[in-house]
Amino acid sequence: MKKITIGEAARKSGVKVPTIRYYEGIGLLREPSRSEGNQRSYEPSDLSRLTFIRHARELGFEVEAIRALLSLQDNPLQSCATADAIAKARLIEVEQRIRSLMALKAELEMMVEGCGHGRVDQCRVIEVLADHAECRHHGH
Amino acid sequence: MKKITIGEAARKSGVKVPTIRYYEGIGLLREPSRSEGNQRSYEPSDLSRLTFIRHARELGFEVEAIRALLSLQDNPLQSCATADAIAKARLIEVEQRIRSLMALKAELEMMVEGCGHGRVDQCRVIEVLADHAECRHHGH
DNA sequence: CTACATCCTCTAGTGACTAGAGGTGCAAGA
DNA sequence: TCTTGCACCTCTAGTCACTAGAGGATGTAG
Repeated sequence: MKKITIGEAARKSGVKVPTIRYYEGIGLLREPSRSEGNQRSYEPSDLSRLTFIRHARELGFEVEAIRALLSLQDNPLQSCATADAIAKARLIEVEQRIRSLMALKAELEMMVEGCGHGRVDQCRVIEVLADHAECRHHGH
Repeated sequence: MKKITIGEAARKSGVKVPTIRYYEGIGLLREPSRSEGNQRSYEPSDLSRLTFIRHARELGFEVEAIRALLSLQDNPLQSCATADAIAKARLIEVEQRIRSLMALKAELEMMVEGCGHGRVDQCRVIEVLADHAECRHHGH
């Protein structure tokens, strides 16, 4: 039960100090107890919650999704169907994003390949941007 | 040389009306002439500039990059090395983003597969988020 | 002439932080 | 004991690229 400062919590969780305070402000993290000098003092359980949040953010979950996942974690006896649904929705988003980025990559590659490093009026980069009809990928 | 209203410009370019005004505000688009009743009145050249901007935004270029690309388009005799560099930088960004999304997708798939739809305390989704060591993909 | 869509300006809100100002707490070295 | 200096505190405002809404003016079809 040894308490740690916000700076130490930041170092151990990988979440920056102002971000920790921000998470407290929006209610993702409980208000920690304070030292005599009014400084935040965290417990190990806060640390694992912060790590949970950081990991979920890295996976691209929005704060509201994380709020839902955390409330599930806080009530471990209920069904995990909600957690599953949140993760599945995120998976679909990621798959769509990958598809559109692949199309985009192809288009950018064409632009870059077509550029003969001459003058702008012969540049394929500018040309493709100016006239969408030049673009072979119409997925966007 | 027939003038069009902002609504028509929005319909033809695919850029929403408030967004057109926003682009004018940040200087991506010149201030158009006005009707007697103070309404914006656009020319075909504004329309192609808007299309250029929309296409570049769809390709994920930031406004500052678009500003640079537009200034190149306005001076077609200069070298297109800058345009090439901007497009290449964007291509590298996109490739990185795709790589990290692929890792993420794999991790989400594992989470979803591992979920036996039981109770939260046996749920792999929650477990993986809580303990990063559970995660087989450490690229993030 | 009257609806009604479209236009105008302006301010404020979005998400998820980040930066900075202006001040206090705390631990270590001289 | 003093002081240096880092870490901490609160609060406000800024980021990006828009989007929403208030409150009012203009333009057009019937």
